[in-house]
Amino acid sequence: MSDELSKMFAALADPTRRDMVARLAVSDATVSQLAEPYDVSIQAVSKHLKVLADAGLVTRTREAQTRPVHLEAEVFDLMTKWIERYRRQAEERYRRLDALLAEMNDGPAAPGGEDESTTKKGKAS
Amino acid sequence: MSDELSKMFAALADPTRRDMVARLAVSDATVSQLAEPYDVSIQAVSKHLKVLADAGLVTRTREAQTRPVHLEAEVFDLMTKWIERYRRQAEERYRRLDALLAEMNDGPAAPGGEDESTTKKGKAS
DNA sequence: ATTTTATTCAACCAAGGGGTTGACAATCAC
DNA sequence: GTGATTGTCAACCCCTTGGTTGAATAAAAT
Repeated sequence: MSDELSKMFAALADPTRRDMVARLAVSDATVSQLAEPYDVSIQAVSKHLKVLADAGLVTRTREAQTRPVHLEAEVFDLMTKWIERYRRQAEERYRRLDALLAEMNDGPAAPGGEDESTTKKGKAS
Repeated sequence: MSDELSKMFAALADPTRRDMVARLAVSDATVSQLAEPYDVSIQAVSKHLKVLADAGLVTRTREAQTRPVHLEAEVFDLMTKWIERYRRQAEERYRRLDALLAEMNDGPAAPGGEDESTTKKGKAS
């Protein structure tokens, strides 16, 4: 599970951690500030923050005896880029299939040498 | 972990499942076709597909004795929307902090009652 | 120097995840 | 029907995870 993307997705798979991210988007916060709304120990919250930090989603600095947590908004792009890439790819494929079907309905003539992968199964990568 | 978003993120936290999604973006595929590149049993792949299906990321239909798997590209939006919302929110906050700092540099006049949380520290990457 | 505050570390536990193998179900091909 | 193909279900293992409590660290306050 060592790769960055896996760690990021895993980090956001937990509702408590997602809520923390949502709150950190508003402002930085210390561990105890973050822990306050949840009905778990401070240690549990600290663990959650470690997960987020290991995923690169937040950074923690020292300031007096408190540890302000900061959301690293930029790195979220890694996830959206990954998702968007394949979503778009799938939709493009769907769009072409649609066009092919429309063409078959309009004029069922000899369909030239269309993209074969859309007409049958097509091997995966 | 029952909510949709948690299931989706958890589903994509596994590299094998992400690879499956990547391949399904190219074309639908049966379970054994999907299993072929991986060095695990068909049952393990079937489990992975169940996770993806439970998350709503793929659908499975019956066709003869085979089970074609189809990527549901649209639902990916749920994740990107969530991510983008908080990323933008955090960046907006950062942008305003920047403006405030610039203003303080330009004219260190009476700083009114600004948002206290933004005056504390503020640190970039 | 001692105590208080804020946080992490360590050890533990119950639950869940990903892998396995073996048995079952459903459909096609004889 | 019988047999082969394709996939799921069930039981089990081991490892990770989210939670706990208790001890340790670090800086502030006294």
